[in-house]
Amino acid sequence: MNDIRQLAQYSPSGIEEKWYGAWEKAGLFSPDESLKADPFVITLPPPNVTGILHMGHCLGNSIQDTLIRWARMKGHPTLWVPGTDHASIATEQVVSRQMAAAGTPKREAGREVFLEKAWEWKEETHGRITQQIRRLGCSLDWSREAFTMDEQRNRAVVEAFVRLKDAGLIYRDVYLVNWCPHDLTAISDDEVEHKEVEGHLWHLRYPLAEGEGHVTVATTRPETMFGDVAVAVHPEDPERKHLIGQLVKLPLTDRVIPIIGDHHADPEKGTGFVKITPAHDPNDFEVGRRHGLDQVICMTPAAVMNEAAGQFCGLDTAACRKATVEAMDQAGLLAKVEKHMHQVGHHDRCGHVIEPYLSKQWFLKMDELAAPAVEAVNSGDITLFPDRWVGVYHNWMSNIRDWCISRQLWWGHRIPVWYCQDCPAEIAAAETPTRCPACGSAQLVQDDDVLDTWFSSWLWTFSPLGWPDKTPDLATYHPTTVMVTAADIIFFWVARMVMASYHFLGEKPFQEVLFTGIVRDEDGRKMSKSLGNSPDPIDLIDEYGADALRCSLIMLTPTGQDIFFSEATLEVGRNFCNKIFQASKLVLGIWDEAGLPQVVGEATAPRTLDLATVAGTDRWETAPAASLTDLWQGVFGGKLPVQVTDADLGLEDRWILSRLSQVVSDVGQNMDKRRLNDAAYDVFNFFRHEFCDWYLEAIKPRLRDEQTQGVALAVAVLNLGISYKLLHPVMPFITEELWNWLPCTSGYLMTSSYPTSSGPAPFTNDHRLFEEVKEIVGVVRNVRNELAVPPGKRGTAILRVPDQARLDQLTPCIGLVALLAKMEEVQVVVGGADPSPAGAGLAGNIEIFLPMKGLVDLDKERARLEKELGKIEGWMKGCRAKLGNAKFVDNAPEQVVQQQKDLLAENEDKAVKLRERLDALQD
RNA sequence: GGGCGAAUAGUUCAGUUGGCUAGAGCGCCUGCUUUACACGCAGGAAGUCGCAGGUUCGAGUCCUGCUUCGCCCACCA
Repeated sequence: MNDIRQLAQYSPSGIEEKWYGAWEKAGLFSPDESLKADPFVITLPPPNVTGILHMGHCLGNSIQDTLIRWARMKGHPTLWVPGTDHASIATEQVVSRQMAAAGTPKREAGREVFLEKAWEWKEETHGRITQQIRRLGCSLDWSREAFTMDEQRNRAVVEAFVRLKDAGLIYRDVYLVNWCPHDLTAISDDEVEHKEVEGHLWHLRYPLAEGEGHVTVATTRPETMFGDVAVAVHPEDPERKHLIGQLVKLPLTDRVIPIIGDHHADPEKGTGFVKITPAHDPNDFEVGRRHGLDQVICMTPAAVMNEAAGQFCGLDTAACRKATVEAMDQAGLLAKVEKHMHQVGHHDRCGHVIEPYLSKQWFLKMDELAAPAVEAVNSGDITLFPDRWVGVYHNWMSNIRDWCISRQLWWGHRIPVWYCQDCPAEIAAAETPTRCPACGSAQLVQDDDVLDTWFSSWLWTFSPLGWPDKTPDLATYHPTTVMVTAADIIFFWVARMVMASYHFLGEKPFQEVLFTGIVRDEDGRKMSKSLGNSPDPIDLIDEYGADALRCSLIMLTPTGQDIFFSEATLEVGRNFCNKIFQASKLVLGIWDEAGLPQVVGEATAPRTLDLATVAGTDRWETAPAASLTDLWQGVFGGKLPVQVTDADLGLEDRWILSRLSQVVSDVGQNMDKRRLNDAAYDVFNFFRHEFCDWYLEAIKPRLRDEQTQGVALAVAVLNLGISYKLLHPVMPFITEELWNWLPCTSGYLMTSSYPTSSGPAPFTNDHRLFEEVKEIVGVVRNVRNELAVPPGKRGTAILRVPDQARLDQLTPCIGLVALLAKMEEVQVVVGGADPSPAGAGLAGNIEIFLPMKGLVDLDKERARLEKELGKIEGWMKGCRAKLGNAKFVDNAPEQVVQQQKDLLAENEDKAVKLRERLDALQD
């Protein structure tokens, strides 16, 4: 038999691929449209097709798949749409570099050849990236996969552009844009990254045209002086305003420029005189417009000086800067040089310094689009988790500026505008026009530029569903449910998606946004492809398994907090996988040995599973066998294949069933609150520290006894089954595999019910009693360990209780205590003599003695008891002070006061007993 | 210049409406190869909750100020 149960340790190899293929083949990734509940929809933030997945993607994708699988099991028609992004600049850079390396730079090869290469590259990397996503286990509906530049998405982009153009929201203007001299394209404000750099502030003298004297301007970029068209002073500057209207000679040129008055000049800053360079500085651009000044461009798009720079023509900006300063110095016009720290914009893609550059670009008017987007978040129509991002969102929206959407690139959506060569007409059209509508000319030339990548991304909640066509998908699955993304693209993307959806569809794009943290390396740096500090997820999956990776990421990542990733954290997930496997192996092995059936009937389990409804809360107490039978049927569909009577359910059975019910309820609440880490921890702790550590240990003797094994097995299998269900969204592969091994299961776990609990947990009293057993066992173990009793030495434990009622209650538990504490015998007594010499401890009001003639080191025991007593007395002092404070007693809620009183009484009792023990040891 | 986040055990982090005798994973110490698991089990040590004030019967939690680290936004005189 090819049975993974024969493995010594869990190994995911083979299992993960097997199930992914099976799920996909069975069509489980597509929404089940027969379900009546509201659809649950996510569009995957499309990874850049040029990239590979990094840990940030793994986190985001794990969170999304967890939500998706959870919703699917809960019975929602569930759709997660995959896709990739063409990543205009990033791809263009990669392909250009490859072509240059191959000896045919892109500009030599031309647009057609370049695009051919780019598509080839895209096909290649696309396969790699989707493979990575599959390995992670993401249950995406691949039949609906989209690419931002595929035919349908291209239609969406063109349609969006044309509609906005027709609505007058898109305009073309000569404007000072952020220009990358390296990539030779305009970029948007959001793509500029400000970095603090140490530069210089050069004080330059510009001689007055008439008479003696000069004005001194300060600049960080002396090379731009060849674009100067004026010098500004503040109009009310008492020391300098008299110069307004005079002319100065622009050094190193033969030009003469005026001194003008403008508020932009700050008398307190620099020298009080500002050189005005409208073509190369955003502020100066505004000043220039106000004063109707010329715009003198002194450099080329590649940041090389042009004819305006006279003798320096042909130098790049850095060389020109040096030469200009030297020339000014020689001319005696360099007044001063200061070191100067300042913020300089860099291109976030290539790192080159951005030049403000005057060029003709397409812009999108934003303020009109922003209004409904602001309102949606204000009104709570769209919620952001964590909500601190609301402020960031509004701040950006209220300072919004027009979006420069054209890029001087080739890889992207070509701007759907044609220029008539015979008249000034501009034609924006979804279909390539053949004739100019104004003059009838056939001489039409399409705009050379492409659109910003984000111009396709901002349509991403609806373009993958078929917009602009009125498709059934669009009608059924939009608005989407949740958008999961890192907060670093809140402006680039999230905010713009909200605008696009309201503008084009008149509805929100999603109900909520879940911002993930950023995954950082151990030095705190953001993991990214460019830094090369992210491990390849495939390597990690090969070594630890996708389940382990997902489990570790989800458990260790509180909503929206950045995480420091190190490989060691993956061991948590891997070890947990093994734990689940081992516990299952134990139970299933005994099930087999017992000869119990693997399959019972053909019954199919119901699609929903509410523990409180199926088994009842009160009925558990009065008719536990019936409840257990019904719960089995609710989980597995078929009939419980073991005989069970009410009396067969032991204390540990009732306790674990109570805990199970509580955990189901806790997990549900945490999932609802999007606290995925807490939800995962709930199941983790339950499974490892309650089910394995206590329940399985407690039932081991029953499992080996043919008379009693049936019910213990049934309860254990139920716990396994429900645990797999709770764990499946986080760890899909191992749970599906083990579900398949479980007796009596049919169908896929992935599309089985998700347990909920609409009522309180049953067995309140049994739960309390078992917790007491745990405490007693803990005390015995502690005493044994601290007194270094050899493990082989079993002996007797005496539990001294205050009255007959407690004796009656605890007597049935002595077997459990003996088993779990590894004692030979456990006795319960009321009063009676001190069994000294003995090690002793307290569990509530129960005194616990381990009589050990000659074995106990009296000094050690005394020290131990004194330490314990000291702790209790210290606490009681504080507690008495609190209760002695009238204000506390008067003001605090009665419940809190009572709780303090109870605790004090309990501890006082403990202290008395500890002192008695100490006295007894004096002899 | 404006804003946000973080600061809790050696370390990475939980701690949700103030009620805490502050928890977990990893690491550390002790013991255990107990026929599911050493990727394990049992036990243990370990914290002035960044600092200073304040509100409150009560503060890790709320308020004010400060320090350190990180991030975002902002027109490069």
